[in-house]
Amino acid sequence: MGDACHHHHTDGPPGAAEVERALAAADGRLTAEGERMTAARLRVLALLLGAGEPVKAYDLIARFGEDGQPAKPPTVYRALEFLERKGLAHRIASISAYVACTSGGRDHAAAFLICDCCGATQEVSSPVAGDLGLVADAAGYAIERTTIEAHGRCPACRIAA
Amino acid sequence: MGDACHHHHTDGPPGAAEVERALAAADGRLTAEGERMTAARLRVLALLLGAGEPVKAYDLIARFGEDGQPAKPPTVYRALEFLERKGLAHRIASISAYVACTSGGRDHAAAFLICDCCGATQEVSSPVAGDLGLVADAAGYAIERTTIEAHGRCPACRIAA
DNA sequence: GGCGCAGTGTTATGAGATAACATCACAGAT
DNA sequence: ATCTGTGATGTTATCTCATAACACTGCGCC
Repeated sequence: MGDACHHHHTDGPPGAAEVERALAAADGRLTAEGERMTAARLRVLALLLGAGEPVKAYDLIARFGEDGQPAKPPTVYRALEFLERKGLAHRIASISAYVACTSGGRDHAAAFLICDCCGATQEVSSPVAGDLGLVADAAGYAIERTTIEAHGRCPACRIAA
Repeated sequence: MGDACHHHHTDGPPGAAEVERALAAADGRLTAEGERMTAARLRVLALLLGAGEPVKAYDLIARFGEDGQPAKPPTVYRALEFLERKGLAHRIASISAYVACTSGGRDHAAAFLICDCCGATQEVSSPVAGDLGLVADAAGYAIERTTIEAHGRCPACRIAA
């Protein structure tokens, strides 16, 4: 992802140090909660954090081995399921891709602004879920999870192109 | 879809007469707009309308022929793309399924309440898109389309179960 | 009647995700 | 220390979802 346009973008992926910090934080928190932050889970989270934008599952599979060896699909899908369950990652259904959570972790409803031009994706704390909840209540539905994704162009891609 | 639970639901799929009326209306409108409402497109729309709930693409493919002959995938995917472009159908990304539009047609942003128990799906006029638009504006994003889907339990499935 | 375009038919393949089952690692009980 | 259950992983195979590519057709238009 992130190669559809060729103009300049300022904000690249996070540096290695940031990724390390986030990994350590996630590891610490989950271990404290009694969860097992295994090698595969850490590796997938590291790949997501390092990318800083949505990544396709099969890209994760391809990049999984430090040495270039791909993983088997279930290895990565299981890790993704775990990370999503723990609020550390999200699936973006409209593009079948996965992204590290940037809103602190924990289980939560999220919404995304996705640039169709460069792939940049911003997680916004779901202001929307509130409204949607009201509509759902009125219709008698009991909502358990939401998928809220807006596609368009990020500031950089609006100016360029 | 729609067979996960076994308790009673009152609202079944629309009757044949309703489907016929909706088909005729869609045909008339698109023809008036200079579009070609071909046999394949009508057939797919008829299947969606008849189901009254989200249908998987390969279910449409399987049911395509009146005589039980399946269609080739591109036939159905092309029809779906056209119907979606014209606002007559929507793709539900979170479950990879398609549903006839129940809000009058035309191009529009939609939101959905989806029952994970029985598959019932309700299209609600997007109240949410407004909010999301505000957030997007603040972030500098120019939004072109949205995916808003809420999963949970419909009134009937809340009571039963 | 020849051009161009939108739509279709057909074959093949690419991309996304999971089922099923064997094995392994570890915490807690005895 | 060892047994034992549970959660995690390895591995193979398969299933579902979607599209690329190319030939052909019908039709309006000049």
